[in-house]
Order: sequence, then structure tokens, then C-alpha cells
Amino acid sequence: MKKVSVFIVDDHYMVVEGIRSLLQNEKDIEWSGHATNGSSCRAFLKQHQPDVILMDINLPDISGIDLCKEIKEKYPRVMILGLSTFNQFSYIEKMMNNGASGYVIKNAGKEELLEAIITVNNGKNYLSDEVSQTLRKPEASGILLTRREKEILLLIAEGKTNIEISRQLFISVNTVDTHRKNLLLKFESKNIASLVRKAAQLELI
Amino acid sequence: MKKVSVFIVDDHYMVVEGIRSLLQNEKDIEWSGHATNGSSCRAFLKQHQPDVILMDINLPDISGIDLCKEIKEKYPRVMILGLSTFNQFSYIEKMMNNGASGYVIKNAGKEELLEAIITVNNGKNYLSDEVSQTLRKPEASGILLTRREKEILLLIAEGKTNIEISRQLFISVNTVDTHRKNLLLKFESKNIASLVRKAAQLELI
DNA sequence: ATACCCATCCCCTTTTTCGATGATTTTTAT
DNA sequence: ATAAAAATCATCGAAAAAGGGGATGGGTAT
Repeated sequence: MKKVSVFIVDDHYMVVEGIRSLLQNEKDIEWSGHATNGSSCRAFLKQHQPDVILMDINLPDISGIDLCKEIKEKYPRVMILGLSTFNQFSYIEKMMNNGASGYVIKNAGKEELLEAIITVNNGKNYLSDEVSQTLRKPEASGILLTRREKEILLLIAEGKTNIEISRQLFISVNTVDTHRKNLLLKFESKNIASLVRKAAQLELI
Repeated sequence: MKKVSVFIVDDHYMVVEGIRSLLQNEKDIEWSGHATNGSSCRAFLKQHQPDVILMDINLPDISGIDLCKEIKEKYPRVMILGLSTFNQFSYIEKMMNNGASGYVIKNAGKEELLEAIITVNNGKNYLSDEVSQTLRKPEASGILLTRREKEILLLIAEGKTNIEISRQLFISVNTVDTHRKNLLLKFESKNIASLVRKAAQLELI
């Protein structure tokens, strides 16, 4: 069986070093290299395409979420594993929506990391129990938001007014207002302040 | 010269592995062990006292900030180096106030880490340029609120209206309104949604 | 003593949100 | 294919917040 080549993008030297150390003696894994930011990652990919990229969400020059999308558009055969300190719903969701095949938290052990790499290399998705549990979290808290509602919740939390949101999404102010009202209902909040706080506590924003 | 024994407390396995890998061939350093949470760290310290502890700020069972204080009270001779993903004023400040001798960001390289360990082991403080730069501008990350403003911020985030707040605090609605305006100014927010989000992200509410 | 910050209070106008309903079209799921 | 869910648009009035002024005492630190 051919070795799986792994490339890592993470600005935290200690994490890169840790993963290198974890993987270096694995016979099925080939260390392809690493980058500490988005642009050097792009430069590397022009020369080589690894099988799997481990990608941190927080990079100095670009969000790992955007970089993920960009890479999947150019090199769809490269599998991407999100990598982050945070087991946070919004991050995981965005990475998966942007084409990532899995998501691993940095406290994962060697076995989990290996399993994740092998799994996504075989074209399947990998989410650890912990992560997929987090993906189900909004249900657990009893608040199920639609795609549009999540989108609008984010914009509200950024401080956008209804009119600004309506322009940005090319919909009527009335529609934005309706979504806003539905959000207030779902969060059992009587105003935006308490809504934003609850959303922040559920780590939805 | 006696080797410096180093113990690490971090719940991120990959970081522990990375640091171990970085330090394992250093002749001046002795790997003392690691813990992934506060309680196993306490248990270890009852048996052995390393020269230096590398301590993550975000631990599952206790904040590294509190743990730092606790350890320095019991074992003042143990030197503590804060370790975090974040170059954030409030964290650095709290760690140093609780007895840490230094603070290292996880993207630090081998040389910096070594220098930090050696320096704090000699009883001196170590702050990287990056970190001490952050410490010099408190306004950058920390918004200074007055007592009353904090109080009112909390009530706003709970969804109270100005009138409700005024009744609760036995002050005029106008006063509450003024505080609200000042909060918006200080947070550079144009409405409550963005204010609450920023406050939540700074963990003020 | 004299600035300075804080907390308090007041007025005004414009903009936005909230609350209550109703309805149509588009998507999604079974 | 059909039913359910989501997204869309709308009107109305009341309430609240945003944005702009200005003003008064009470500590407190130099």
C-alpha cells in the first residue's frame, strides 16, 4: 500500500512539532512538509499535492475556513482535515461546509489522529465522537436554526441593521425582520441583547 | 550544571508531544512528565517538584490562572511559565499576577522556549518581545469599564430594557441611557448586538 | 484648590426594534 | 408526488434605542 502523504498548516510551531513527532515512525504515513500560514501553503501546493492536509482554523494571514474552500476548488483530490483547539460548533460546521472531510481537536491522541488521516484519505468523512456530539449541540439545547436564520444571526451579532442585512442578502427588510422575530422566539429572548448573549454562550457565534 | 527538570500541564496532547520532541535532545533539560488537567498535576506535585512547569491557560477542570496561584502558594520554589495560544493582555496579566515567571505563546520556536525555561529557572522573568509588547498596551485588548458600567452591561446582556434597569438600580432612565451610550463608545459598537458579542468574546459577561 | 473622572439627570429627533398577523413561493423530505 | 418546512414579503402601531446636545454634584488625586 502506498504511503499517505500528510501536509500540515499551523502557525503553532509546537503543534507542528508534536504532530511530526507523532507521525514520524508510522509506516503508512509520509511527512510531506508544513506551512505556518496561508500563502506558503498555497506556494507549496503549486509544486506538490499531498493526500491529506491538516489545517488549523486560526492562521495569521487567512482563516483556515476560507483557505479550505480555496484549496478544495483548486485541488479537489486533496483531502482536508480541520484542526483546532476549539470544539466549537460554528467552526466545525463552516469547515465541513467548505469541503473539509473531517475535524480533529488538538487534544486528540495518536490513534485518533491516525484513524482520521486514514479515513479521510479513503474518501470518507471523519468526526470524532466529541466533535459530532458538538455538532448535535444546538439540538441538545433545544434550539434548531435554519440555514438562513444562522446566517442572519451572525450578521445581527456583527452589529448589522436589518436594512444592511437585507441589502447584503438581496432580500426585503420585512423578510429579515421576520427571521429576526423567529430567532427571538426560538431563543426565548425578548430582545437582541439577550439573544446575542445566549447565542454566544452556546458558541453559535 | 544540574539539568533543569520540566513538567508540562496541557490538555492538548499534540502540544505536549511537540514540546517533548523539542526538548528531548537538550542536554540541559530533563523531562519530568506531563499532566492533562489540574488534578493530576496536583497529584504529581505531591511526589515531585520540578524546576519549571509549563502551564496551559485553558485546562479542562481548572483555569491555569487559578492553578498557577495555588501551586505558587504551596511550592514557591517551582517556577511557572504560562503557555497559551493567545497573546491576550488579560491572560498574561493574570498569570503574572498569580506568580508566573513568564509567558510563552505556542507558536514560539525551540530557541525561545529554551531561553524562557533557562531564564525562569534562574529566578528571572521571561516575556518574549511579542508578549511584552501586548502588555504595554492595555487598551488594545482590554476595555476599561467603571463599576457602574460593568453592572449595567450585565443587565443589558440579560435583556433588560433601560426602564427595567433604572427601576432595579433606583436611578433615572436617562442615567441608564448615558451609561449605555458610554458603553457603546468604549466598545466602538454602534448597537447593542455588537456590544454584547464583543463583551461575550472578551468574557466580560 | 483645582482639575478630573464618575455618576447622575434632562431634552430633542430619528431610526430601529418589537409584537401581532396573514399570505405566497420555494425547498426539502418522505 | 405530495406534504411539511423554510423563506419570502407585507402592514400597523407602540415601544425602545441610537445619536445628538448640555448640565450638576461628589469624590479623589496631584
